Amino acid sequence: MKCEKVTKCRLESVVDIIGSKWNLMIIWHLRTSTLRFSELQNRMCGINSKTITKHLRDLENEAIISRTVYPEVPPRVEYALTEQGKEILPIIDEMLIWGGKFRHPPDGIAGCEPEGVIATTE
Amino acid sequence: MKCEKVTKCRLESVVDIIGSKWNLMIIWHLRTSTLRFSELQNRMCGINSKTITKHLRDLENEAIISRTVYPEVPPRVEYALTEQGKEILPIIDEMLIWGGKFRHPPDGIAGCEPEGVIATTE
DNA sequence: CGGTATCCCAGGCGATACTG
DNA sequence: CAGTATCGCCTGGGATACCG
Repeated sequence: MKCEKVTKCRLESVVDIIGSKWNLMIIWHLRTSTLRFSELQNRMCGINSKTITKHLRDLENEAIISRTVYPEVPPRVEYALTEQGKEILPIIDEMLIWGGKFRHPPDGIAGCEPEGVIATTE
Repeated sequence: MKCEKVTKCRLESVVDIIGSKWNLMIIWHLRTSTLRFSELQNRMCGINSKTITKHLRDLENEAIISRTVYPEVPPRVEYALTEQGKEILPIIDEMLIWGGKFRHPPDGIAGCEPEGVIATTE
C-alpha cells in the first residue's frame, strides 16, 4: 500500500517537534527569557548533556530556537525562541489547560519553574 | 539531586498522552465517529496490530477513549472518545494551525482522512 | 562552559505467525 | 475480526569520560 512517510499524516511534522517531552520542556523554559546551556540543563532536572544537545540541535534545525555563541572566556551560548518557536506556546497552553483540568490541579508547571526550582516532595 | 518523576514537570502527564504520534492519530481519527479496530488500523496506514493495541489500551487506561465490545460473531469492538478525550481536540487544532502556518499548506490532514484515503503522491 | 565520544540498556515498533 | 506471542532491529537516553 502506498502511504509512505510522504502522505502519512500532516500531524507528524508537528508531532516530531512537540511530541517530545524534552523539546516541549526546552520551549517552555525559553518562553520568558533566553537561557544558557547549563541553565537549561539545570532547570530540566539534570538531563544529561548528550540528550539535551541533541534536542537543542533538532530544534535549531527546525528553526524553533536560535543559538547564539558569545566568543568569550569562559564560553557562553544562549538559546532563545524564534518567532516560529513562540507560536508553539499556545499549543503548550492548551496542553496545560487540559492537564490542569483532568490530571493535576492547575498549580502551573511547578518543578520546572526557575523560581520554584525543585520543590522536592521529600 | 531530588527531582524525580514526582516533580519533574506537570507537562509530562500530558505529553505522555499526546506526545505520541500514534495516540494523537487515534484521537484525531475518532474525532467524528466511533471506529472499529480494523478501521483505525487501516486509516493509520497499516500500523501493525501490536502497536495499535498497546496505544489503544494506554488511551483506555487514561480514560481518553472507551472500548465497547459487541458479543457477536464475528467479533466487533468499537472505540470512541470520552469527554476527556474530546477535550484534547483543541490541542490538536492548535497543532494543526501551527503546522499549517510553518510546515505544510493547510490542506487539512490529508492522508489521514477517511474521505481522501491515501492521496498517494506517486 | 559547552559540548563530543563511547558504551550500553530499555523501550518503541515493524514483521510474522497464531488464536478465540 | 480483534487481538496475543515472538523475534529482532533501531532509537532514546542515562552514565561516564574527555576536549577546545
